[in-house]
Amino acid sequence: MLHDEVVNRIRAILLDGEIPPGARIPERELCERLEISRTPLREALKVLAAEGLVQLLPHRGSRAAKLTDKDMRDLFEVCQGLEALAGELACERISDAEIDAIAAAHADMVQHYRERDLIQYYRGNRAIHEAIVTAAGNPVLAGLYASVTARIRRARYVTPMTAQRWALAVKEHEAILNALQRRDGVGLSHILRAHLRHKREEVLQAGFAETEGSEPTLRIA
Amino acid sequence: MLHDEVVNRIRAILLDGEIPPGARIPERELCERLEISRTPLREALKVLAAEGLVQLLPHRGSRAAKLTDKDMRDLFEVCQGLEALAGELACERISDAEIDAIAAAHADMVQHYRERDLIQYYRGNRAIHEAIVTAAGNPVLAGLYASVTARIRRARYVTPMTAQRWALAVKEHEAILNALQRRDGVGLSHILRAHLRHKREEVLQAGFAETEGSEPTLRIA
DNA sequence: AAGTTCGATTTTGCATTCAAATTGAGCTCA
DNA sequence: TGAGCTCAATTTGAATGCAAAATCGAACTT
Repeated sequence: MLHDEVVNRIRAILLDGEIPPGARIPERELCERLEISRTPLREALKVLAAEGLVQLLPHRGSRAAKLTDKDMRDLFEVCQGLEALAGELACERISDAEIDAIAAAHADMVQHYRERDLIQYYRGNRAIHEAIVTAAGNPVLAGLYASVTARIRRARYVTPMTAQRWALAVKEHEAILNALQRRDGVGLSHILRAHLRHKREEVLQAGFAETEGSEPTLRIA
Repeated sequence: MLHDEVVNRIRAILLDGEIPPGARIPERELCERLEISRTPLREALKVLAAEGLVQLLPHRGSRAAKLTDKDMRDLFEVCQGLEALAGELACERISDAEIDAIAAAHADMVQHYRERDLIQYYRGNRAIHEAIVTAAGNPVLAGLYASVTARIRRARYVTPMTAQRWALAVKEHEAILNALQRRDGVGLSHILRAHLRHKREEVLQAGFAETEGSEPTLRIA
């Protein structure tokens, strides 16, 4: 198995919450499961620690990182900045075909909203945000975005929404699509910021921070 | 020696250009120099590869990463976004004492400008940009900023400037300080963006990308 | 003389091994 | 009873060993 693949498998295990935030990462067990020895496993853990997904405690092993309220706020704040930038750049560079694809994804997502299928809604939602970042045509930006969103994925895409908030989110997404179609970079960046600010408020209000004893049990499907 | 320390030492070696972009990283030699074995060295190299400073070639070892023109453009673009965000946040959160400290650093830098001491000027310049990011009070942002700026440090702080461009940069820095003192977040973010855009143009014009010349690219028949 | 092929050498990537640190069970003693 | 101590067992972090891959160079072919 390739190094990057090891990193990705462990990342997936952490993002799925299979090893919940704060839990010790059982080296031996993971080694057996991935059929590798401790050396490449530990290399992967150091990489994930640098990414912020794993916390290394000297001589005490590694744990799945826990996010405090402050961490969550900081991450959302940066995510806002990155998406706003991506939106602006995307408007300069996106092709008509890409816009059409996003419009289709949007229609799809709205359909899931009508059916009140939250899981599928979130899946489509995420695809749209990622498509915008991709359309920005900046791999460095895409990389940082991936790393930041990975850390807040569970909070962002698992938090349940009130009917009201959900309706607002859909409205915002219509504005997002509209701005993209008009290639209004400044407008898009503002909408994206507001959209994420609302999401952040939602998440923090839901008390999704991962520091207190009981853990949220919802999983990404 | 602690893991992070190993990473930092190697990072410093790369940033100093002691191992120039594109050059092979001699494992054995570095091991002897740092007085560690290959295991912790290789862990550090994987981390630096994830950061983008090192390029890993399967079964062919690691090289100091080279930046293409496109990489440089992308990195500056993201840096603009991060600094703009930092500027906005800093204006909301910065204390009077922090502003005073930056004002002092600014005066210092201007003095170096008057003396045409480019090295000291750049040192002060960097301190100011970093102080603004710190004042944003967002460690996640600070971390990403550090990682992005590390990769363009040599280009950003080594490129020689024409008298004209230097004068413009100083003018821009006056505007930066002014916006900070007025706590004009939006204004500051615009100035920072323009400032970095100019720097990027300068760097790209100077042909600072690290791809041409020394190293032939691999060709596969 | 240029290019190709084959084999020795070096280097890489991973498994294993080993010392040091931590944990935890059992014991002592107030 | 329970707080503190002791020492074995586990776990971590790093060095070493080993197989596979790549590189280098000499011999060979054309």
